[in-house]
Amino acid sequence: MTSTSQIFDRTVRKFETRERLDPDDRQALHDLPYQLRTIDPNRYIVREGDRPTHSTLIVDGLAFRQKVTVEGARQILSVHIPGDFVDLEGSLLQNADHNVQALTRCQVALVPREAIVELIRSSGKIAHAMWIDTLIDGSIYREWIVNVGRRDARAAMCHLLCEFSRRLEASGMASNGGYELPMSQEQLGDALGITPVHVNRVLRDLDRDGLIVREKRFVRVPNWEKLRKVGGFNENYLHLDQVVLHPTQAAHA
Amino acid sequence: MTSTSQIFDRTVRKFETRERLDPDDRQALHDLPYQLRTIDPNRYIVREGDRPTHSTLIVDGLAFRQKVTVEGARQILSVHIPGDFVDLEGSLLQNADHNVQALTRCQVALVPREAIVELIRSSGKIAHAMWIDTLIDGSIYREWIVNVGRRDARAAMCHLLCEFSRRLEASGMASNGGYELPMSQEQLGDALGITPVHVNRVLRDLDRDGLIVREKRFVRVPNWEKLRKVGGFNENYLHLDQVVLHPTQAAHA
DNA sequence: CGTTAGGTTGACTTGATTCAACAACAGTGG
DNA sequence: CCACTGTTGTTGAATCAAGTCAACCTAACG
Repeated sequence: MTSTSQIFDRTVRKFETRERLDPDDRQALHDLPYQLRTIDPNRYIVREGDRPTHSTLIVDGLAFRQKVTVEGARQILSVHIPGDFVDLEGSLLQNADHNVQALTRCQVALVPREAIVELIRSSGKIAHAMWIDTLIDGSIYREWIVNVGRRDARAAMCHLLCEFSRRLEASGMASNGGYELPMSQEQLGDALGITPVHVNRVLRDLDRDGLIVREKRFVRVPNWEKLRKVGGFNENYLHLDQVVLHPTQAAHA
Repeated sequence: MTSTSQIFDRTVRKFETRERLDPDDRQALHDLPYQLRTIDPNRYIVREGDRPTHSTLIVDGLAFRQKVTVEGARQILSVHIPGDFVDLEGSLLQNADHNVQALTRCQVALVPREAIVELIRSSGKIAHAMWIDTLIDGSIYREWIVNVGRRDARAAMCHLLCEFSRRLEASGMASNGGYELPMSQEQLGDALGITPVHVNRVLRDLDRDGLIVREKRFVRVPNWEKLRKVGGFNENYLHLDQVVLHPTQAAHA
């Protein structure tokens, strides 16, 4: 136990699955300066157009990315869990091109932009692990394009429920008995590109057909295989098992 | 003129706008080993599940990413232009999670995976430039989620036409008089998540309303501002002006 | 010069939206 | 303690955007 806090533990553990870090790298992560902040549900963490002065790490709670059309329709783009930096883009690109909001009450660590930039400059391995993170984010975006573009509401909902189940499970936030889905039906609609009224009907039908069991916002999946099939869900795109060899090792593999 | 070929010129130029490269970096890019290949329209460049042995650089022509649902519906995820590596993911993640096909006849350079991995390992600046590329790809994916999720077919089509116009223009493949859109109506439908029949009707209406003028697949935009407005298009997400300072400079900025 | 891929249009159907009403529930303040 | 208020969830009826099916047209090409 060499570090002073557990704020970055989840992030370090995640990065370890991407790239074997040196002790120096781990220490550099743990030594990042930060400021803790608690953010209420729906409060903005990043706003479109911002030139952020810090990167935000989710320590506890969930957050989501969204974009609003000129007509005022909101589209949710992704959901993020503890250990995720939600605006690395902000440290590397010029301006935020979308918004990030807290989904549940969040505890976040604000890390100054310069500290992130310096960390990336000084450690190729951490930069590499972060890069892989953005590649996986990209992969999830691609699957969401398919979900809103080519699946009907019923299949898309099943797919979304499968994705949440697997991701929350993988990070220890869900048992196979089910999980707490902390989204309103309006938010679910914004994630799927449909109206909240239709979300309601789709959930009702899934419940009626025995694909899910709802208790408030807690979702149980009695038959995973059935849900998986209706949603056309294949978890490859989540790259949950992602382990990359060191470049030098990979070159010899 | 120190290099032996112009294969990597576009890529070098693109990376220069992301990160000021050293002469060594430029040379390392130009010295990459490669094999040229010509690929006919619709032929696969990458297949889902592949563990690719090389990365593919588009030298000439256009390519697109796509994914097919279990029901057999195809969703196009992005379109790529000369200078783009279309499967860097393949060198960094375990398996390809989607397909890449040639849109037009393509000339591509196949670069061995180990050469890419070694390049990334040896040059932090090139890795950084590539990372920024994947961040921009992510930004474009996000906008596509909005496009298929929250815009009706008419607006989505205008938005897509605006995106192509700006990207092709930025890479010198379109004048402001218009551009060649080398996609069938079926492919346009697959990009927007609608049927080819509906694409046809939407294009007919846009033409009738004077938003576009079609001559075969050549598209002229008589009134850019009108098209931009109907599509709700804001080019920020393309990050066309992306210029990032060196980390050390950025830290002092 | 027949074959094929892509484009076009009409008639009909359907999945999802809209609008509107109401129920359940939590938080707030008198 | 209950009335008031706002948010979320629920349902029915009417409407609409997009899909389906099917016919036909055109241009490219071996």
